Parts: sequence; C-alpha cells; structure tokens
Amino acid sequence: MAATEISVLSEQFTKIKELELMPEKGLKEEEKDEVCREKDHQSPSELEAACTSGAPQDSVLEEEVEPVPATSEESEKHILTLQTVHFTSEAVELQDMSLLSIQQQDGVQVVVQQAGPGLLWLEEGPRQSLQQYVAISIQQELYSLQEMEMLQFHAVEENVMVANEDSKLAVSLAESAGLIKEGQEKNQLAERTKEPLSFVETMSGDERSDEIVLTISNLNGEEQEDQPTAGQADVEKAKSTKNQRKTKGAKRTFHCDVCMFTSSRMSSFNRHMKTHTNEKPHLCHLCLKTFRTVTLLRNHVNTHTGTRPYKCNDCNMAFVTSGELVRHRRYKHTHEKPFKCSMCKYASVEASKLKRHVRSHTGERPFQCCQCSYASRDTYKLKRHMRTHSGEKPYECHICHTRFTQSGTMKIHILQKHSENVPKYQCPHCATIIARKSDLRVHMRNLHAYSAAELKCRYCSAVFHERYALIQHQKTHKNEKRFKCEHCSYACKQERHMTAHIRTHTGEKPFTCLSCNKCFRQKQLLNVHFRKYHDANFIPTVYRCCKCGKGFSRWSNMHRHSEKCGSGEAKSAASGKGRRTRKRKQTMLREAMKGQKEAAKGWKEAANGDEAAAEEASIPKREQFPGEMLPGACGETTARVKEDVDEGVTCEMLLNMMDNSAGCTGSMILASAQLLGRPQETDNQGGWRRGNRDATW
DNA sequence: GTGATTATCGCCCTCTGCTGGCTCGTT
DNA sequence: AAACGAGCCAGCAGAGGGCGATAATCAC
Repeated sequence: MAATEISVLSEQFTKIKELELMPEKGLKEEEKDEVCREKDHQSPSELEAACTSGAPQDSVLEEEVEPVPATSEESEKHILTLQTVHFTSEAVELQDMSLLSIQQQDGVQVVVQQAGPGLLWLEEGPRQSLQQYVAISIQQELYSLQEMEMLQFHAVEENVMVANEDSKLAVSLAESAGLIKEGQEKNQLAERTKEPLSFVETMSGDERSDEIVLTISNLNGEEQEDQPTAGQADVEKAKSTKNQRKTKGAKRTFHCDVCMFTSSRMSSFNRHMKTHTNEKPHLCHLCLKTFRTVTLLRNHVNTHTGTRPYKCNDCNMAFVTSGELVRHRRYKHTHEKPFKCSMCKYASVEASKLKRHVRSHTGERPFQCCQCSYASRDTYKLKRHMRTHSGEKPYECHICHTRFTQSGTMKIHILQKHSENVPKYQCPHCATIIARKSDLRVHMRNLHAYSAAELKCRYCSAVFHERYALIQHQKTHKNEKRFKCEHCSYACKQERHMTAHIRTHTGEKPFTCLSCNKCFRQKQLLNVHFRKYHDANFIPTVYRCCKCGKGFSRWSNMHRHSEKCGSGEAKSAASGKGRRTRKRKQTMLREAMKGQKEAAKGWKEAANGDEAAAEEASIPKREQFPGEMLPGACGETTARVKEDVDEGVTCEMLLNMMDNSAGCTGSMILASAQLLGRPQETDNQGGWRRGNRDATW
C-alpha cells in the first residue's frame, strides 16, 4: 500500500463522506464485497449526519456526499473524502472509547468514536457488520481499522504517511492501537482471517478544502485486473475536477476524479487527463486519423510506411517500438520469463499471461456468456464460444469449401481429407492404426485400459482384465469345434452332431424302417432309405457332364469326370470367389454373399464329414454343394442345411422334410435347390415349382 | 516537456484433448 | 434386421504463445 500524504490540522477532527465508489465489473463474487453492499444501502442523505450527544455543540459538519452506485458491482476500493470539521480539541473529551456520534438525517448513524488517546474512530453505517473505522490521531495521523475487536482483529496495518511540513510519519494503525506487532505485513493479516479485510489509503486532498481521500481496499478481493474501467468519463467533469491536490507545503499529488489515477507530476497528470478526453490533436496526413500524442502518431505513420526501426538481431523480425522488440526477444530468443506462478512451474514473459494462467488454479471465470451458463477465463474463449450461438463458421476449407468454427478443426480436416501424407498413429499395444491421436487415446482407453472387474470369456472360464485381450481370446473360439469325441479324433461345433456321431461308436440305430425293419442311426437316413426302396414315385437323379453328356448317379463322379473333360464346373466356383471380395452395399447382396461363404465352408466341411453316413445314404458328400448360392438365398438357412448335410442328410431328404414342414420358407427351398444343383426349379420367390419337383422326384 | 521504457490490454493464433454423432463391419 | 463395437470426424473448450496498440512511468 502506497503511503499517501494527508494533512490534518491539529485539533481538527474530520468527518467522513463517501465520495465515490469505483464502478467495477459485475463479475465479482459477492462475498468479496461486503463493504460495498453495505454502502449500497446508503443514500447520499444518509450520510449527512449531525452531531449527537457527546459531540461538540459548536461543531458544524459540512457534508458533501456523492451518489453511490447502487449496483451489486461493488468496488473493492472506496474513496472516502475526509473533510475537516472545525471543532476544537477542547470540545472533545479524549477519553477512552468516547464517542462522537454523528446522527445522519435519515437515521443512519456515523459514529465518531474515540478509540483512545490520540485516536478517533469513525463507525459508519447502520449495520454493525460493516465497521469501517477510521482512526485519526489528534497528532495528525490518520488510521483505518476494519475490525477493532481484540480477538478477531482484522484490521490491516497501513502506513499512513503524514504530510506534515516537518515530517512524514508512517504509523501503523495496529501498532498505534497496540494490537499487532510492528512491521506485521498486511498479507500476514490477511492470512489470519477469512473475513474481508480492508485497508485505508489516505491521500491528501485539496489544501483549501482540507479534504483527505481515503481509499478502502478489500484485501481479500482480487486485483482489479480485467475489470471494466469506470464508465465513460465525463469530459466536463474531468476538466472541472482536476484535483491537483497538494499537501500543505509538501510534495503535490494530483488526483484524477474520473479514475483512480494519481501522480506527483503535473505533466503526467495532464497527459493522463487527456485519456479522459477525446482530444487528439495530432493528425495523420495519410489517413486523417488523429492521435493524442506525437509518439502515437509517429508509430501510426510507421504502419503506413512500414517503418519498423527496431530490428531483431537474431531473426528478421522488426517492430515499431522497442518494447515490442524486447518482448519478442524474450519470447523467441532469450526465453526470459520473469513472471512465475507461485503454485506451479509456469512462467511467462508477460504479466497478463501469468494472470490468465492463475485463473486455471483459482477456477475464476470472469467472462460470462449472455446466452447460456458458460463462462470463460479469457475474452477470446468467450468470443469463440459465442460462435456456437451465432452459428458462425469463419474458417473455410479452400479445397472442398467446408466451413468450420475453429481454425484448428479446419486444419485437421485438410490434413486428414486432402493431404497425401496423412500421419497415422500406431497403437503401442496392438496392431491398430488410427488416423487421429485423440482417437488413439480413446482406443487405448476402451481396449487397453486395465479393468479391475474380471472380464470373463463367454465360451470358457478364462478371465481377463484388458478388454482387448478378452476379445482376442474369444476370437480363438470362433469356428472352434468344441465338441470332441472321446473315442476318436472327431470334433464338431454342435452337440447334436456329436450325439449322432457317438452312435457310430455305440452301434445304436434307433430309427427302424417299418417296411423292411432295417435300422438307421439318423432319421433322415431312414427317410432316404424309405423313398429309395419303398416309394414307387422315386426317380433317382442322374448327373450329366455338360460337355460330353455322360450320365452319373453321383455328382462327385460326374464332377471328377467333367474336370478331365474341361467342363466349366470349377470355373464357376472361382468366379464366385471374385464376387465375394466386392463390398456389400445392399442387404440382399450381403446376404447372398454370406450364403456363398457358408456354402464354400460347407463344401470344405463336407469333405471331412461323416463318410459312414454318406455311404449309408449312398450319396457322396460333394454332391450336396454343387455350386454357389443365388442372391437372395438366406445364408442362415444355407448354414442350417449345410449342417444337416454334414450329418449325412442328403438334399433330397431335406427337401422332403421341408415339403412336409409348415415352417418351410422360400429361402430354405432355394437353399436346398442350390444344394441339389437345381436352382432353375425354383420360382423367383424361392418357391419350389411343383411341376418340376414332381417331375424330378 | 519529451523521448524511452515499461506495463497493460486485447486480439488472434496454435496445440491439445474430450465429446458425441456418424458410418461401417461384425455378431 | 437389429444390436453392438470401433474408427472417423466435426464441434468445442482449455491452455498458452505471440504480437499490435496504447497508457503509465522513468529518465533526461
């Protein structure tokens, strides 16, 4: 706290008037502004007080009160102008704790309380919670107290410079009151309490008016950085209130009534006052823009001429002002960062950057969006955020003209969409390559993060703590023939297959032909037998080579022959493989392709199937997979049909079964027709053409 | 009083990371 | 066909760097 000079005549007391509250931003937390809120209740008239009992009868209080902004945007600083009240010291009994109570017109009291020898307290305001004490010594010192209670002493020591002709005496109020030790710092005091702390700055007022300007600052409050300045200055007021206050015979102090500016130099003060006016006498002859100072004009003209006299020795940058060059060198070359964060290792070149950084520690968000609850820590983020409300997308891709709200988003877009050498990010834990780093992070979080909960395999008892490991493990169960025969090497994927297989070891044949008593292991085999030997309408299939026309009772024999003949049988299968590689864009096509896959797998599996059952049915396995599925055939149905075939059930058996089944679908018929190699006998909907069937069967 | 220096404000930028919708492949 | 998973992608915000401009202060 800068000491200020005051001039208080001996044997004079002063009364307080509240001169002005400095308007501030409305973003301050209310708890910081208790003092101000209290003051808000005070109207100018409230501050007009009259001496009550105990006050000298011959004293006349001259009260000048200026309006207090009645907003919640309280100031952390208050200017109290003390005007001398000319009553004599004899009129005041300097007894301990005597009071000079000043009754204000509307009932609000300003209590002038004598704290002790040499001290005068001024208790202000109607509420005891606000106790702005100003202790004034009879010996010309002026002090302040926020709290004077012994046990919760919150007053802040403030050196009050006494602008005396003979001496400037800085006396700590607390020291004077004997309540705190000499030299105790106000910061230490601040740490001792969480209650708002205030201190008083005293500034010498106009000599003739004997005004003393007190600035009460809330020590717990934050700095006034980034707070809006006072409202637009009233130029006339500024001119009329050139408070070139000075102390009696001492160093003059010039105080701006528009803002808090003070200066001991007239030139500085005058230069400052020009900031409150629109006076810009210096004209640029190139663009007719005007400036306040010659220096500003010169810098501006340099922007026209491109003159940048301050050149960096380490790079080709040049600047208009020397300050810019110094700062540039700190950023780019010397890396000198004088502003260091006390809470982390951050350091910055500029103080404003440190202030901005500190908000990341404090969580302060002074910049509130007017349309939503968002608040940002700096102006740019708020401005950027406002685009979400306006829909503005100022950044456009020069290639595809897509627009973006942020330049970074556009940059990523161009890099990923329009660049050739797109960077890829390899997952360190697996082979996955991901285009964006952030997505790689998501990948690692989802798949490679340790899971405290046990991730159990759905097929076995294995347990994992990483999702990726679980997935990889479960893939090992895919196509796994989990049912293994205890008596041989046979294995299959379905339990019913194993049941049928076990009968080959036990010899069990539960299905008996009613006509000849022949027994079979599977019902389907019995059905085939019955139709072949006991059904008069049964016509055996003859497979003919498409090249030479030779007939065969078994498809496998025909196929083996046709390969030697150069038949296109094998060729058609190869062309189907090519189609499998095409991208499936439509559901029908996908299903068709799936059916082809299943058919191909079924073919392979059939080659390793139950030869005994096949022999028993007298139909070779390969006859069951003559070619590809047509588009539209249900893959699942094909798989089911294939599985039955795998058990030794022939296509004819299946068709019979389906023919007698109410649940028979077109796709099932079509699948069976495919398996029989006679898709031409189905209609467009997969239905069996009864006539053809009858002719064949 | 004036120029130089320093401090401050404000703006824009980049880098970074998270989020959720979308798309596509798999189940 | 639907559910689900995973990568792609744009939107959005946090944090900090850099600089233009101007006011305040210092030195002469």
